[in-house]
Amino acid sequence: MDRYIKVRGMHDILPDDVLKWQFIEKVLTETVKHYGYKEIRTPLVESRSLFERSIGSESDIISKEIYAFKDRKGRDIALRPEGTASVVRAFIESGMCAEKKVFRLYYYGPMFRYDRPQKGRYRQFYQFGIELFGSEHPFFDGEVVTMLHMIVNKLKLQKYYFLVNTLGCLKCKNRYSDIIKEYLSARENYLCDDCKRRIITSPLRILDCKNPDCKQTFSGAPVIGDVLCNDCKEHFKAFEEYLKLNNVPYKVDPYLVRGLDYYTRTVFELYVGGEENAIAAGGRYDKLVQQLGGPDIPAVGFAIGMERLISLVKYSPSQIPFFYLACIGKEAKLKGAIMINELRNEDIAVETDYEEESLSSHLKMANKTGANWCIIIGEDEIKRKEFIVKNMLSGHQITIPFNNYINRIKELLK
RNA sequence: GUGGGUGUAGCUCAGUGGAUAGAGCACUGGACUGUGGCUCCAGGUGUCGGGGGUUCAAAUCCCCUCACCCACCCCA
Repeated sequence: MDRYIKVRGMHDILPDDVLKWQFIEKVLTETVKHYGYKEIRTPLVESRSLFERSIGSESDIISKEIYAFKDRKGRDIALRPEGTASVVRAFIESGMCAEKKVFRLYYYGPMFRYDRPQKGRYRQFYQFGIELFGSEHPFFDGEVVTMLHMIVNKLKLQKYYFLVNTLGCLKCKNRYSDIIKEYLSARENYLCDDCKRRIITSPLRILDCKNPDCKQTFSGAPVIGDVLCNDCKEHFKAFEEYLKLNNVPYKVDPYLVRGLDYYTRTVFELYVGGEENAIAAGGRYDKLVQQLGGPDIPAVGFAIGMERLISLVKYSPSQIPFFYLACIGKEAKLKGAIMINELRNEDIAVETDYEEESLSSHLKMANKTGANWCIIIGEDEIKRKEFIVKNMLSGHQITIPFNNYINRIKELLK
């Protein structure tokens, strides 16, 4: 019989690791709740076209990495490769978008991309993200980055910084895109094959290319800052001001563009500990709600890659103190069957093993499970109407009478 | 999609053509039938990833294949 192994790109989170995940999840959710964010839960499955329209059909995420298939009725559906599209869809569909106010939403869950797995990258991976709808004020851009900054501080991460840039509003972005297209068309022969194709499909992405020849080629090209309208310039300036006021460490990278088509104006990425990969990234998407059939509502958000974040966080798990119940003999086992549930009913953690027969093997088991105390009940104890509690660390033992024993046990926990 | 590395016991890994394939940890039993950890003794640890080939002889060399890891692309 062949053993089953996990499907490529999938991973288990085993019990010891779950404690770390839960710790980080708690830091994340509690932080964003203090900023006024409320959780939204959307399906893992959406219409394929939702992602095509939001992220962009030409993007790598859609063209190469989407988990898409037809269901039994022939509908084109896809596993979500990111969270924003679904949240925007729900924001519109639920009617939340009708109310004129700022909405702050957060989400958490698995995303799917058909990538080649490697360090910090999985086909099913977890993202924690936030979206803020209803204002294009640049201080909101600053606020979400500052919140991210607070999160990395709370998790005690070292050596981190933000890369920020602006792509301009839709007009500026398109104008700049045309300028780049024109500039690079004349120099097409110096570009890599991918970038030659991108001249037509997504010229801005060429700025992000790591190929040295491409870098050299566009190094003389105009930067976005040169062609922005006044509003966009002011927007970015105010955003930077907000970051400075809150001591957020950042660098402007005029070549920072994002792999998703929907971004406008502010974009940013968070790098930690000299890692190559960003652990969080986001930006503003002022026209996405409208593009997906909703009203003209601006928004800004980010997503954190959980696996990448978790690999950088130091955490030493602490277990709640608990008892191991050792019952020897039939009488004792019956007494123990009552006591163990009386204790658990008082929220006192107790483990036992019904199979073990000798005191020696019970104590071995208590030791193995890491119990703080072992409660010992044998025939002698039944006769004397009292039982033994052994401290597993010191070896010290005390006896406690069966009547009103709960309070004595509780004293040990203090 | 491209390139590189690695697959041997439950886990971490030795073993580069030669005998019945090894170590540590873990596991099971015993020394120790009412006191765990420590020590000592004994014991399974096995399709050497799978298939084919070369050879008197293959974990070892060759080919194919699969899986995992790393890097590129891209992304979080």
